[in-house]
Amino acid sequence: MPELTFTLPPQYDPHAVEAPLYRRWQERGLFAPRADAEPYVVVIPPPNVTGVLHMGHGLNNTIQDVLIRFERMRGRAAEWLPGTDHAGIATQNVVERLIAKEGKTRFDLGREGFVARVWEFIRGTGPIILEQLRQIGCSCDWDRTRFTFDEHYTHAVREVFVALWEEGLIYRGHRVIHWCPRCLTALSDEEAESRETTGNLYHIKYPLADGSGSVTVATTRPETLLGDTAVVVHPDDPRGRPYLGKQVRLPIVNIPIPVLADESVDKDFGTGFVKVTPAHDPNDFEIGMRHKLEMPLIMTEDGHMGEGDGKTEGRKGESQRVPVELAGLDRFEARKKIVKMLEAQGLLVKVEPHHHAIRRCYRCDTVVEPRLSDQWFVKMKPLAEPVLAAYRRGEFAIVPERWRATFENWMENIRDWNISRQLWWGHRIPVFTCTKCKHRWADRADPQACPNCGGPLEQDPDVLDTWFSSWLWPFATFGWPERTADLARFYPGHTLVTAPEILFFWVARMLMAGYHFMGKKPFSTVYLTGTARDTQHRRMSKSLGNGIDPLDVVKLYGADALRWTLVGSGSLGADVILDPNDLETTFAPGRNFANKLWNIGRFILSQLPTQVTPIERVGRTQLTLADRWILSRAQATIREATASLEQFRLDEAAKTCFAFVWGELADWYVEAVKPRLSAGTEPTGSPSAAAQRAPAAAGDPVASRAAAQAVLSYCLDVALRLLHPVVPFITEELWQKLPGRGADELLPVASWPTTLKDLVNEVAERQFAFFQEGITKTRNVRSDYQIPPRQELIVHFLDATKDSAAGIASEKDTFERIGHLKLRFDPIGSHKGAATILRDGSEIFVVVDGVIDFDKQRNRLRSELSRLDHQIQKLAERLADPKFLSQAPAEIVDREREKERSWRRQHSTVFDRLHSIGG
RNA sequence: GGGCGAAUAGCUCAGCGGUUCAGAGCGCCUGCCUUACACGCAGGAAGUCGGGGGUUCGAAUCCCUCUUCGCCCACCA
Repeated sequence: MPELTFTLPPQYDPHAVEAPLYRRWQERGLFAPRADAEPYVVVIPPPNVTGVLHMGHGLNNTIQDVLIRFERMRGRAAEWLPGTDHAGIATQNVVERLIAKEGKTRFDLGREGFVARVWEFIRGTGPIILEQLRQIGCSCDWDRTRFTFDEHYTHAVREVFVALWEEGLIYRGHRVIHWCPRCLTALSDEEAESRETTGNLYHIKYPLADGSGSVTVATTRPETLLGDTAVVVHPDDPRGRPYLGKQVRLPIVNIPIPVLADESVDKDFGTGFVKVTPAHDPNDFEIGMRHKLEMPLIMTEDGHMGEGDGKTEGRKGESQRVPVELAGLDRFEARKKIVKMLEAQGLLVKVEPHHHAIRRCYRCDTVVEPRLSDQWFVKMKPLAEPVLAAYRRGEFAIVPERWRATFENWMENIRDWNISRQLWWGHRIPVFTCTKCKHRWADRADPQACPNCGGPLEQDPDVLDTWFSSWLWPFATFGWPERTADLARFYPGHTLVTAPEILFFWVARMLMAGYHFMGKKPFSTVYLTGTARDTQHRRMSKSLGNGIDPLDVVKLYGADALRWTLVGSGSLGADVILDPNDLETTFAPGRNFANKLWNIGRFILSQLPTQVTPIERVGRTQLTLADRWILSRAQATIREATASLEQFRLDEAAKTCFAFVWGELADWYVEAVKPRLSAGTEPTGSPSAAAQRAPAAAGDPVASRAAAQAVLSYCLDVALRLLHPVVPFITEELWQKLPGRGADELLPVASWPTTLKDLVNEVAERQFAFFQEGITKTRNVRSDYQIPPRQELIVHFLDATKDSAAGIASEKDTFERIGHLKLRFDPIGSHKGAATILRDGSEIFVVVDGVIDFDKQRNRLRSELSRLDHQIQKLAERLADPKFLSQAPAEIVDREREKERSWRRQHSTVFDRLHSIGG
């Protein structure tokens, strides 16, 4: 017997397969880019070093892997660069919590000790998330793994800082910034997330200093009144006139402050009078600047009432504004207490509920405190403009395209970027100040003394925003600022796949850095994924406890099932809804498909000899209708799946392959081919039923069997290649077992299938469709009349069309086998009725009417005719219009004429068809 | 306050340049352990494509409007 000797279990077990296969791929170095081809480059959005894999990672890394595997199989030098981000605040928070358990703070350890502790910690956790990526099958180029705090990377960050400094794009800004009182650091605008909340609007009376009355101000943050240095009113507001130039007495603090006119006031909001707290509100800060007001801080850095001088250089010694009974109180406690005090003094006019946005720290969710402070900023406009222009020229694309407006709007209104963080974990800002002559500069190396006066130096204590390193990811990872071979080869890259929430944090800035420092775009397409959500459409998050651990899914159903679900569950950029309470329902489709693939593979492999004729060498005359059909379908599948992947329609590609494998190959072709497979195994002349039945249409049973085997083998091979990017493990496991597979052939580097034009066969597809419809209708009858499965039917076909007759006749054997029926062609009966049944004793007689729904067909043709009529008429009018003929370019006129001719041809074809079926 | 997206079968979603369009998977109902698969096979029920207008010979598909969800941006205290 030529059959392969191995046996496979009837259920696919991913666990036995995945890890060894992955190891084999990696040991063979398949994930490194090949040397001799055009590169295709994807850089991973580096996850936090302390992170563990969540569904968001699962989704975007699966997408990246599908793309990279697809291009790798197409022969590109596929470079998927992996790595991690040092994640300044996030990591510092994690380690601070860790040492808090030992009863210590970072100040106990000291700066150096703390940083050493963080390094120690991430040496343990850093590799975890990358290891998890391997478990879901990611084919990253692990030899080029990078970390945003690598020595070399740090060098790049410093170079960028100094370069921007030298270009005058970095400056020290004294202004109100977002301050996180828990993380004790400044935040960028993007890091302070605004969220809608219902708070209160407090109306508070400020008595006039001369005792002649009062003005009422409205505020959402009464505690800040301690820092008020003025009350302002719009100059045109008549309510303000009597008070302008007067002084009011600030409640509680009991000091006089002026009432001033300022145009920034909205007359229609609140009372028209606005309290001004320049040190704790960005808007008030602007007012303060205009009127040269004092700007006292009335909160400590950790959000308690008190005179914090914070980072305000040279602005110490403001007057005492925080009374003893409030000093040291948490800001929200202080708010309550101040409200009570005001109430007691009869100064609280009213409190009304108020919707507004408050900002919270994106890392710890603490309400951010606006705070006057000195920070380093990057001037963004000069960086943003070239990117915006390039985007409008179409140099790179963002998909889905609907992000255009959001992106452009942000880029147009870009604000300067606060890059300094009062943290210890991060790239230290390379700015040095001479304590003697106050000379301040940025330096590529660590200087020992002031170059001007030789005096002692102080380095800026702050570190850089973590995004100030990750924005260099597409080139710093390849060796920039050195001109390395990698950099020359892998920059610019191609596709960047990431979540939309970091479009501004990361993507926009990478584009800016890329254009600014490399002079070229970092990638040609930004693919923005959807968000993983639960069934209530809430974002999956640790705090909500509604997440799904991708590795749980891998354990339960395998990596392929996970990937299949993530890829297949939504179109480009759509959110992915998953049910954390029902993993079975959520991931069963993937598992089921893997199992189906396993079993179809199992069957086909069991039918194949050790050597199979390549499909190109099978004589075309040996092919039956079913063969010609499935081969043609395979070509369509190759074409469509390839096109879908090229357009980033991964779900579409997966569904196309699914329909081919399950709906066509398994459901129809394998069933159709079974008689031929068993027929060839019987010695010639055997009295067995199979042997008697087989030869009728197919000729030589041995040749027919060989042809079927060649087709099966080809189709399985194609399907496995096409599916490999989405479900890499099971496809490799099966592909390895195909006859003729060389010992060192592996699927990740196998070639992507290309269509074989001579196998495209529309006639076969049409004929087989009739065959399918005939079977289906017969099954309908059987089911409707509850005819037992094994009872044979005699089916009489009306010879309605040539195609149906030819199709069905040529697959008579198959038809009879699948349907448990006998087939006869009888030119009897009318065309009416889809199926008629006649009972005749034990024998059942079915008439299937030529497999065409004539009414539906006629309606379709009629509507097509009327559409064509309409279009032809319109076009004819146009072509008769002298204005059109004289003004339109000649080629357009020609094209329209050709169009008209083609429509007229179509019209007569349709008309004939309608006529032929009696319309 | 601006901008964007979604609303199609019980659930999760395709279809949205007007021929091929009312679909898939899951769930449900009825038969089947048919020698690859019960994680399966065959058959079936189920949707006035969110409401209302409009354009058209013809609209899930284009336009307007309303409703409901969701997201992003914004210094209205």
